[in-house]
Amino acid sequence: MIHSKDVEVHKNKEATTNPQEFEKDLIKMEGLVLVAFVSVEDQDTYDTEIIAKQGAEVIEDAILSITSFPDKIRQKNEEIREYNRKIEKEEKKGKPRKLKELILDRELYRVDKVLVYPWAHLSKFLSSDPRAMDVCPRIAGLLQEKGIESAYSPFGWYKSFKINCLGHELAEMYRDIKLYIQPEEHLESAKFKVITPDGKELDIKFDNEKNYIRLDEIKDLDFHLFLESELGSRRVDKGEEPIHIKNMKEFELIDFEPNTDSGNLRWYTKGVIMKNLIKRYTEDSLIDFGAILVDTPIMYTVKNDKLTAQTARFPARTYWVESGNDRYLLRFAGDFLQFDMLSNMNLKPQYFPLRLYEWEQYDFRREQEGELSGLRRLRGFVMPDFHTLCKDLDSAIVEFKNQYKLDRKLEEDLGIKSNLIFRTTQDFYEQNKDWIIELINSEGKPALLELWEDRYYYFILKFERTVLSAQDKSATLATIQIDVESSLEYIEQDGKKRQKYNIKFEDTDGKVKHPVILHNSPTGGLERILWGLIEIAERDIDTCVPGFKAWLSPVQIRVLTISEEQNEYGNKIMEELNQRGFRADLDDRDESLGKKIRRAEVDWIPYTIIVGGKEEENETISIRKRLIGEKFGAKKSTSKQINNISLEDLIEMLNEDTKGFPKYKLPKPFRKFSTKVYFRK
RNA sequence: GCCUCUGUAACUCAGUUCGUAGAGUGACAGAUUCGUAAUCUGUUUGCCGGGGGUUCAACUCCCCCCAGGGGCUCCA
Repeated sequence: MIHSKDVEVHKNKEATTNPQEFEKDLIKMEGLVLVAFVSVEDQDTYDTEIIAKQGAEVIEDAILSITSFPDKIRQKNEEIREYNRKIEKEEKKGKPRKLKELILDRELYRVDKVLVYPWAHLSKFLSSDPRAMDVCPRIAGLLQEKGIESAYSPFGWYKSFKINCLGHELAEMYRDIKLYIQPEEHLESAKFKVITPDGKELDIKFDNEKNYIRLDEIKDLDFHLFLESELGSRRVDKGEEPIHIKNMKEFELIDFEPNTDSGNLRWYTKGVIMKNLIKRYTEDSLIDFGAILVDTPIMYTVKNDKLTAQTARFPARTYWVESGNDRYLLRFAGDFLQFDMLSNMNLKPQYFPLRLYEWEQYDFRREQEGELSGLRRLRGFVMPDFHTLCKDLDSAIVEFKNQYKLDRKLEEDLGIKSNLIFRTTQDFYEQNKDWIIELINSEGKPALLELWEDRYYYFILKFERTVLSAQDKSATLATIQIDVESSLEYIEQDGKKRQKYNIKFEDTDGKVKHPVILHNSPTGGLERILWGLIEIAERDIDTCVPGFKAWLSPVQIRVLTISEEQNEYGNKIMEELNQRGFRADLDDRDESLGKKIRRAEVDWIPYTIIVGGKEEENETISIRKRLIGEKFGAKKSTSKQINNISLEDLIEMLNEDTKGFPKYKLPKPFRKFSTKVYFRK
């Protein structure tokens, strides 16, 4: 945008085969004119009405910035005077700041008129759609409606023009406007209840400051803390760093990466081991459950209207990639390409329920800076994503119940303890409360229920499993949604048809139907699983032994020698364990046993093997089995001692402990302390 | 995006009212050859996040930037 004194545009000759009809040969505007040069990009022609509205709003904002600028400077100067006064009185150190001055007379910070001028050269990603030429007239029209005198210059012509840039602080401005399809607004009319395991509904009430008032019927403090976190009750700001950040660094699992955008992390070897174990385990479980597997690209075009209808809902949170003369967006979920793929398939009735699984490495969401937090909220993350096409709502409910059990099993196996939330409409709850209560009952603890008057989202039911952190912060891991919208050809929104994916099949009765889709992130985001595991362990650190389950621990067994004389024997045992598919390392440092044991403790090693002279002589080992998740013993002991057993006995114990879970090798440099690679130390 | 706190040795952190830095851990060396949560002694290490400014003098005061945390908002 250029703020100009007077503007003149002469129409010369057609520049395109079908230029915009425009009778006048000369546009002459006198006074203080804001000239907005406009490029219409690839995605914008999805809906020229929306993009024109956004454009007009941005121009209005610009006008406001210009007109309010002298006032802003005046305010700023008051602050500076105050600051300087403090320095004079020696209340503050430093040197006085200079007052700001307006470049031009304040009368000139005014916009009388607007000229909207199509200017292709602002973008590499121009729209080739003929509708692009509607945008400038629409913007001018919208501004005119708001009482701002506006004109537009014709599209598709060679033109000569004269502008006279005023040259003040805001005389030149640039704005990038991304198409934004706003979700329909809805009133905050949700009601919250707690459902007890025996099916009693307790209404949640709030005080004047919107804080949740604790229910007398609930005795469990952790459940209150969960409700307080979920319901946004104001808590005392502890201002503490989340505990898992220390762990993720000290264990050398994951770390911040300063050489990229915030929220995109670096994984170290042990973190990669855990990542791959969780990946393999989830994948195995999903295959057993009946899923098929796909992998879809992480970036895609914005020129597909069907995708744009969904992706343009979060333009501010999208990463853009440019390549050649095109731009692409980095996916923030896998749904789009999966659904597009499903819409192109010849779906047959016998396929249902059709279960499709993708390990999304990575998804990208450009969250606002203040929202990022350790492993809990990231900009680049890994998410297992599972979608199921069901013939109809009834079969979707049957499938939901099965997947509910699946998710619960996965969490148990990982070692996650969670709280439950069901979010749905009042009607849906009334018609389905029996089985929902049955599920809550099977957990033996209460659940939070949110009820809406109408359905505002694509799902009619959203189920979440949330974890409470050491600092009483609740976050969702697994979630299942019943989506009754995405498979349709289109929906009505604000009186407009909005495209959906049009996923359909011809049923045995000959009718074309759209399936109901379950969205399920069976474990939740991978980083968040690690967040949960560490936070859960740290939450109970005063009463319970912290640790990861044996199958998931980066190092499952540590061999300790009492003196260097046993290093050879210890090494043999360590090698044997690795060959048998377990992750074992050897602490062969010349240190006291006490020190080695302490190290194994702080490393949360599930099995610590001790070999001394006695063991070597008898060809046996002694074991400290860490009682992960159990209450501390006497004198805060963390383990159970098993003396003088054979290596085969240990392997049997390990097989029992990790039965049904995937195996993953420990890279060789990590197997001996004397040659161990550290990333941070 | 807004508000706010933090950044000091490889790691964790201390550093008063400006006067060019200290502890523990680690690493290294020596002693010890050890039986279930830290053996003893010694040595080692610094662009005090980066840039600019104020000052005779800046880790310390001011401004900008970078990175991390917390809060608001947000959470497909």
